[in-house]
Amino acid sequence: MQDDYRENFDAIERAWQERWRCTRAAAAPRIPGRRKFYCLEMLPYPSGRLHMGHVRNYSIGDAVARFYAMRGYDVLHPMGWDSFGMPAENAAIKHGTHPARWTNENIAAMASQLRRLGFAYDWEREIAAHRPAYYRWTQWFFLKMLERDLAYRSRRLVNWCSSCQTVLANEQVEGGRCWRCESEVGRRELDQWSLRITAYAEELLADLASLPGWPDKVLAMQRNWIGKSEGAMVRFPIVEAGGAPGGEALEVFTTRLDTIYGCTFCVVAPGHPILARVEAGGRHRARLDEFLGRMGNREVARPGAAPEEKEGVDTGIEVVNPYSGARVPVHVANFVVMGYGTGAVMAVPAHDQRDFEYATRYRLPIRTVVLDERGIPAASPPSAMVEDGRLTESGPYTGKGSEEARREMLRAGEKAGMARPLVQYRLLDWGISRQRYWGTPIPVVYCNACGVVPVPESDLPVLLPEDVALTGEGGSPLARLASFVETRCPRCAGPARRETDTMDTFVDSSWYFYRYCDPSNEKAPFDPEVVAAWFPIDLYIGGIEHATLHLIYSRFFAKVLRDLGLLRLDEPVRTLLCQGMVLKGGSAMSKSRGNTVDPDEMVRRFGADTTRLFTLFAAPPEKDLEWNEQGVEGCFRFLEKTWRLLAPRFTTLARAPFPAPGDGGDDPRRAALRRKIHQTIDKVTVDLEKRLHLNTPVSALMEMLNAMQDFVSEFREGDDPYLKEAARTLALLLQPLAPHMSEELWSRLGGEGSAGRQPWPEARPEWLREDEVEIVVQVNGRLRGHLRAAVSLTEDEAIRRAREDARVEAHLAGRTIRKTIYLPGRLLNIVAQ
RNA sequence: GCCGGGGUGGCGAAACUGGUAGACGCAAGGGACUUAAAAUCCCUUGACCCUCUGGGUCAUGUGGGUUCGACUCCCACCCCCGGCACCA
Repeated sequence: MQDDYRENFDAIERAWQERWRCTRAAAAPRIPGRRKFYCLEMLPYPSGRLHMGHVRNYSIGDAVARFYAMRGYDVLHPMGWDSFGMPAENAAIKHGTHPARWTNENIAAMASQLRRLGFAYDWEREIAAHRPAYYRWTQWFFLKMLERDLAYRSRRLVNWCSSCQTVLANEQVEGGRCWRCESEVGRRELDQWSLRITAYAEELLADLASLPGWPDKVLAMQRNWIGKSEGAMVRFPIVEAGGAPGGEALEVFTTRLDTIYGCTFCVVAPGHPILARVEAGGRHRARLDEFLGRMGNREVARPGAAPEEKEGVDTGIEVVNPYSGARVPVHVANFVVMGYGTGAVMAVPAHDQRDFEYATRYRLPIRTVVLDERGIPAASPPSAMVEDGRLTESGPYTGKGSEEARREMLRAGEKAGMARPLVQYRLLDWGISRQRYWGTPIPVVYCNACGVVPVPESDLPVLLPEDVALTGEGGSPLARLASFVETRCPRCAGPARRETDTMDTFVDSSWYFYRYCDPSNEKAPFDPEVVAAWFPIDLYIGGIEHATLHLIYSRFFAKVLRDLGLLRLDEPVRTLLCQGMVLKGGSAMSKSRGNTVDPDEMVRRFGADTTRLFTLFAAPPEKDLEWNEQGVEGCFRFLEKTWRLLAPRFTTLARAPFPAPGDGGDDPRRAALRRKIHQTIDKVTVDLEKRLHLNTPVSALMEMLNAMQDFVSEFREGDDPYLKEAARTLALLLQPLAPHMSEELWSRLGGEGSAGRQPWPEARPEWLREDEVEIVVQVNGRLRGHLRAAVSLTEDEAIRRAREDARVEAHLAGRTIRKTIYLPGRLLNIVAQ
């Protein structure tokens, strides 16, 4: 049965996918002068199977890409693979396969799933991070950064995930846990490579203002993450054994220099170098050691740890407040972290909540130095007075406002050499060394004679060796491979050792979208001219989880590439769309929860069009989407109804002529149908182009189909051309949302070529305009009646007509009309009292 | 605590620059077709009330305000979700 969609959808979809595969154009270059649209979805990690989150992400992107193609844009819509990373290595350890094999098989499987969903990607531009032709350039960028001192090696305290056996960047620690495996993250001191993202901190922050197309949420998260604070670095000279201040000082960072006269002690983090001064065997030493011992491993900063009760001990060290001259004790306590500022703070209990709590607990003096605007000391347990105000008991600054005092105190402090202005960021440099195998090798060697030597560009790529033993025992697998490690120094030809750490995979994904523009360039990562023609990315779609990961790294890379002369813009992404999660039973789909829905099964039961349609229809893109199988059936029914209505008429409609543009106006049914067609075109176009709403276009098409059904239910001689016009329009409007149905309808209705290559239909103003409209009649703003009239109806005439309505008149009874508000063609409001 | 986003029927949602609140879909109820079921088609469906082929009142988290008119703008508050967090 040809008119049974249920029997036919699979064959229809497969046939079109086959045709798309054969007819796909060779990687199209930009045509100068034409408008371009770069539509990009975040590239997936090749885990082996698509999940519904992918399907949703790509359905949104594909709809937009197909729409812009029909609107006459040159569209770039590529796909690739973020194919380095730990899961491949873990799978290899577990199953005894090689990560490369596992990865390549997964890519093949997922690519075929993507094809079965009918996504229109330009596969000739496909890239994969693990292919040498790609990671060669990842290494090249690293060398360029090394040249510019944007990559450096240092011994630093790093986040260590013992389960993943590797270092994590700060961005990869979430609430003290590993972003991938959720195990608790420890700290280790290691030599590792970092990228100097902090060199761009100010610009990364400032340029957020130039991204109106980004969600406020992401802008806020990045602003937060960069965490700029302006303040002062102040030197507190250390009192030496003899009792006089010596040359050495404790440096503290403060944003509240105005409160410094209220500093009654200082606090350093456990692990602060000043603690070495506490004499062995002294009474302070014993208590200090007891305290540090109790802190256990946590003698160093733990980003993301939950606040706990303030606890600390007096170190016996004293420092001098350079402003007031007061001698204050130095404590070590658990609420100061080593990873921010200098790991030391001046404590002003009257005006800082943490200091207040600590001082209260240990009965340390609390000195009020800022009064509120009424001149009242406002610190009262359990809270410190943390607002700005007017200074008191602050020597020459008494009586000044906080703001002014900060300025003047800083100026004076600078002159005296005891303070200097400092802008502090929360953002830290990006540690990229990973002690794992399946990643881009870091292209440097260590020579006994020459030290750290970059691998010459001409020797790139440093190939990742294949014959490696993956045991999962820890330590970098490459380090155990002599044939890789042992090499010659490129500078002196003497014996040297290769770096055996690999790069964080976020390095790979920080520049991939440029490579799509010029995917097979062997001389450079890309031709700047070609990239300039396609950039910026017009729409970038992905999950919010990358707000302070990929999306901040990519912005950093863009700025570096710009400074290398490869890029002509400051920001790579114009509009960012963060799609919501796909939920089932109220929570995110996950294997561990057992609430996943398999895309393949959906495609088998309902087809790609239905699966895609549902992910677009069920919720606006940025909201979470609750998977609802009955909703899926609803979308299937829509396609089924479309098919049932048109399939029996394919031959007739294919042969029928189109109505002339002005025809049908004299027949209310035909006029209504044509009006609906053009209103639908208008609605779908505006929603796709201006609002990026994808649920309402689906509704609009459902409404249009309902109108077509009504039209057919009273079908008359000579109606064919009108139905044909509606059906052909429906076929085209469906292209972004349900492309297979779109193509099938188009060809069965006698359309030439592919529906996807047709120009997008245009709403004709003469059919959008309704000659006779319904005008709402209100009395005192409340709906009391309607009248059908021409748009040109005058206000007086409208009032006269409205008052013919008994209902309106009843509400006016006994009242005087004060005024009327008339919106021609819309509404009449009679205000009466 | 700070920052961001939200609170609309039984549910997912819609309402463009303030102008008919609830489009579209799901679910539910009733009916037609059928021996029956499925499928399909038609009707009803925010709540309450009345003198019930009609009409009224209330209703978009709560309380105020602006306006002829407020889901939409302003003020205050409550709740939910997300992010950050001893950041000095």
